Amino acid sequence: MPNKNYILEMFPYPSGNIHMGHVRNYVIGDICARYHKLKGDEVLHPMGWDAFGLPAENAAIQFKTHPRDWTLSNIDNMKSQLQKLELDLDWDRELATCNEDYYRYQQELFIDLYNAGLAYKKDALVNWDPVDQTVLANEQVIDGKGWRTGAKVEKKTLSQWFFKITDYAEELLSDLDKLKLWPGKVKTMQKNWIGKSTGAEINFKISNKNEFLNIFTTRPDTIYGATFIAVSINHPIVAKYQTKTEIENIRREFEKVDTEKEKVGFRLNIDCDHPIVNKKIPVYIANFVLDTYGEGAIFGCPAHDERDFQFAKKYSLPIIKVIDCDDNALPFTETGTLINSPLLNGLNKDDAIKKILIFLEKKGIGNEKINFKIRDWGVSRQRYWGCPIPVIYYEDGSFRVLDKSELPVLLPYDVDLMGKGNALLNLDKWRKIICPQTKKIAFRETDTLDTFVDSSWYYIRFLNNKLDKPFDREQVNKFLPVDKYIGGIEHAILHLLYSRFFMKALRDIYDLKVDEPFEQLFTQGMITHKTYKTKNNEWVMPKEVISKDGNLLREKTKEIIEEGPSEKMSKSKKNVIEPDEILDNYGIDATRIFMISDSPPDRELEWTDEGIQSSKNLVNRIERYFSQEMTDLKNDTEKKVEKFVHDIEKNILNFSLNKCVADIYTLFNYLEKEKVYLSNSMLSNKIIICLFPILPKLSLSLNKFLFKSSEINEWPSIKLELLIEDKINLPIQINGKLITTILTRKGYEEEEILHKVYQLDKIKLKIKEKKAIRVINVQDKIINIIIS
RNA sequence: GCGCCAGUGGCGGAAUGGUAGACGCGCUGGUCUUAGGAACCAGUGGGCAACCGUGGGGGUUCGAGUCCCUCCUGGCGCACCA
Repeated sequence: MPNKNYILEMFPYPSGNIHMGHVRNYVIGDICARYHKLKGDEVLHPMGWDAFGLPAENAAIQFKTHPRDWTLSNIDNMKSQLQKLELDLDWDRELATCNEDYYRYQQELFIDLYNAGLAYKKDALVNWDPVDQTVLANEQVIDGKGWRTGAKVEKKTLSQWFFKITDYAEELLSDLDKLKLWPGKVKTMQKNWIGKSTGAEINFKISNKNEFLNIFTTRPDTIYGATFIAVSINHPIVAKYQTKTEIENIRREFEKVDTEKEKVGFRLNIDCDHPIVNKKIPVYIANFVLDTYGEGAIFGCPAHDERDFQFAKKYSLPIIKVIDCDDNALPFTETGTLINSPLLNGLNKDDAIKKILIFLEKKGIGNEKINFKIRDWGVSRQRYWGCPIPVIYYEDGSFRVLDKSELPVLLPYDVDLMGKGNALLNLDKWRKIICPQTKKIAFRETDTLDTFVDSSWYYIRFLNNKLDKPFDREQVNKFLPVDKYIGGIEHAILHLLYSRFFMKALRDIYDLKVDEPFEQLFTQGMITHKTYKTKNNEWVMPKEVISKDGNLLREKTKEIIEEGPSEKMSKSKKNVIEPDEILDNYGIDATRIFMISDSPPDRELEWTDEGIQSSKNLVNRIERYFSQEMTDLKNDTEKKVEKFVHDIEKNILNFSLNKCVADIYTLFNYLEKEKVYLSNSMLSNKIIICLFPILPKLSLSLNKFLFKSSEINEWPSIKLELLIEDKINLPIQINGKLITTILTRKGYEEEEILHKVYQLDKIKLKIKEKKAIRVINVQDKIINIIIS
């Protein structure tokens, strides 16, 4: 039975054209896939389209086309561009997430998630992107801005659908350890995002009321130092004790200050009882308390927290030191011995936490708590071009999740996209229905699913894209996880975390045997190019720039051009190279070589004209080499070829593809220098097979020319015995410094070789009248003579 | 601020603790050519040399680009996470 090997590159959004970043991504995957096929593996290497999403709606408005037409024609175009690259893809497995035969099964999965309690609806304070007019998940907000639009995100309370990713927080975190073949960097980012911390929940009683205010803390040991409580402006308690107008006023005040620099607060007219000491402590609304973390409320211990200290200073609140330290060291945030804490005096942090937890639990006002930063995944989007959520609402406000038999809920084609907001909301003829079960008037859910839902399971659908259910259990167990998943690091959290959640959720719903979707993750580096600007700060395309008398000029206008640093290719900076033009000018093989040659695949690659040209030269050179008449072999020719096979294989497996290129140069440098021409020999056959994953077109044509065959044979096995060198250049050091080398056979006798070494002029000169006091012989590696 | 990664010729980059700079680009000189984004040959870390060289300083070791400590610089991530 052959090994299964699922090799997958992140599928593209059909924006209209393939760019160089895609080319690099897919060439890397293609080399792996071709290699593994030659090794006899059962290789899965599919491709599809992440086809829902906002750009289609924006384009619809801009170009007066329909999102569906725009998307499908982009797919057409990009597919033909990919085919021009002649990638070894299973096009039979192609899918596009915007097609009914994909999203209807996603609707089934939604129902499954709902029935499993993993999808729910609630009113929530959510992130609103005012430009795209839709809600965003927490993961899609970067520095308070929308990840696509860069617009400042607003907070809104809306009724929204959520996926309960928090149910899997612990497993998503602990399973990161199983992902041995993921970059550590990505794992760290996910770890930080999940944000597990262990501490305590403490219930503070509101003075003179039968109400409690819960806070989360990782430092319950400092409870005696608590001198105030602070809550977020969005905390429910605030709405209870302040009027709406007051809250809005406070919100405006908060917006005026930079929270990082200034802590401000407003006194809420309630106090809390300290849980241990008989005293009241004031409650504030503070700008620095996050509503999205813990309980949205904290106790302030100014002596031992930087922020609380600033706050206490500003509002003249007491500062009680409870950890032994110098008064000048306040706020002292490290650990130490507890003081001023009757129950805990003399204890260290860990013991104090243990003891206080027991105390709180006994009194029933607190307990140990593990808190996660990650929140549930908000999946509702107020947009047309996405997967409809299979839910209907009745006039009384209740809702019903549809049965699978009622699917699909098709996205209607005839919509008016020119209006503001979600086009589905205004489409009564689609929205309003008679519920087939209750015969009551009902309205369809008009929100669609976040497109990250689409990409959370597409790698499963590839296993059988024509099946009349989402997937087949046996196939999933057989072919998953994806063995090598290749894509950009920008999805470190978003797509990769959501997919991991989906895999686990589906595992539990369907009793699958797969815990993680992606066994190995490889993140390829981006492609950069020098940037060019006129004196008027106008960006200029590289191909418009010519060099003349040491100056750079814009060819048409003769304006002086300034060269800027190499940056990620982007349309806005015009430093873009079009794959189509490169393929036309240099061909597929040269393009592939350049994609892997100048730097390791996980690092940046700078596009240069010299780079692509020398790649082309290499392809021509190999072709020229094989057109020569056969000559006799040299002694070591077979050995060199074996080494080539061995090195190429090792370097493909490690993703050290830049070294594969070096291996090719090394081999042909040797062959040409020694004037050994192999023509249609067995050795040529081996070489051509090894070139095939990297240079498929050339290899096929050489194979046809030399061997009259259109089949590339299987990957050659290596004759290990040929790789062993029997003679070596043994380095000779004196006091650890290299003096000379001596050619000798392996397995030499130490005495015999030393005798020879001492005869060498260079060694004699160094030793002179001095004495060798020690000789270190690392057999077959090095000899180091220590002299006094 | 915290965390991670990296710093090697003019440039991109190679080096299980054992000959630093593989391989490529660029450059220099030459050959061939009507011509060349071609091809071929020779050279290319610095220094006249002894020698010196992997961001700086220290350490471990017979031996350090590689391991440890420390500082500097750059990149990335996180960032009031209580």
